Amino acid sequence: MKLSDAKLQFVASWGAFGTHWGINRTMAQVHALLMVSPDALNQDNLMEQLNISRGNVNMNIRELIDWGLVDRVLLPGQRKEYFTAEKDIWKVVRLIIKERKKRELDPMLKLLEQLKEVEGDKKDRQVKQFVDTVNGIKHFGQQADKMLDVMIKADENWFVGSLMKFFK
Amino acid sequence: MKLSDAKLQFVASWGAFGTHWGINRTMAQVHALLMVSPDALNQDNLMEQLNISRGNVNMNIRELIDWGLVDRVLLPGQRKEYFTAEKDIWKVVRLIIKERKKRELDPMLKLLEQLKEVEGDKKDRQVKQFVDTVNGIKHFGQQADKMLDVMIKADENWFVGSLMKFFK
DNA sequence: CTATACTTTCAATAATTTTTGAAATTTCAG
DNA sequence: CTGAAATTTCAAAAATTATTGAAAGTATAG
Repeated sequence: MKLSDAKLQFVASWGAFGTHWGINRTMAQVHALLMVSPDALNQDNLMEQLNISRGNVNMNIRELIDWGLVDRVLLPGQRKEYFTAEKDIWKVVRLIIKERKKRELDPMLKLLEQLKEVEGDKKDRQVKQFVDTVNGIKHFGQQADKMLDVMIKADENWFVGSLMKFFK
Repeated sequence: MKLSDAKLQFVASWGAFGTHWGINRTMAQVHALLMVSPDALNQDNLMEQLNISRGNVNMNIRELIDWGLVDRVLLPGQRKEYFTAEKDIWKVVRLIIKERKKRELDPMLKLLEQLKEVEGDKKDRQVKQFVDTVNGIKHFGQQADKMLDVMIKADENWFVGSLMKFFK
């Protein structure tokens, strides 16, 4: 397979993959393209290679920068802005975990904390099932929260070494 | 907070949460409602409580059954079909991991396996970056794959006990 | 300065996804 | 069987989400 075709396939698949993870297809494609590009790219490069508009590139690049996945780079003697993506997959994963934990898990735990205070007779089947379900999810969420915190802080060697050995 | 309000909030939040995970909002809401209901519900119950059409209920219930998250229940002497959700959150998580691994991770690893066969001089910056990125992702993906397999097979005590102790 | 290259914004439009509801199909009690 | 009850299907409509592109804004070379 030729490099150009391989890139195309990679970008397309990463985009499709992204949609299953609450990430917009184009954002994932921009990210994919930058990950396999050794050199920084500018907005025009991205517009051309992905066939998308300037506004679209701009919006998605901004979002990727917010996530910490892409950096703005100023090349000396160049007026244009260039962009590079973090290439170390383990760092990428940690950035994503960190951001999603903040945006999704933390607010969910906060809500569950409130919901378990529901009024009513704990003997009532309805009340009991609600409280049990909420507590079960909260308990699991708190465990996951701790685990993710450790992962966010850990470096790759620790992860591949200790954790992966743990999982045989 | 009253039970009815708490349920409403839980269902709404679980629905919003679902959208970040590639799950359709209504499907997540149906699941949420069944998780906090001690008794099995029928299509009419769900239509009424979630204010959605019969077709919508039917479609989303079918999807939840596909995922293994909801079971059809036939109550004796009742013509209607009733539905219950798995209540054990750890089982729920394992079912979701299993299904998403099959639908997303496995196909992605298969693709990466092909893509690393890209032709071209490994000294070429472009080729090198592509191969390195693809291999990095593949390596990580394979580790994650193993880890998830262990989790899918593990029971709750193992998870909370060993793994969680591991993460302090 | 100021002309120009470049970036950002955002209302309008397009594309995609979800929902509806009525018709078709299936199921089963009598 | 028959007919009423229940479920399923799916084309059309609605809702949501993504994309465009031109105008406005910003920065810098000369």
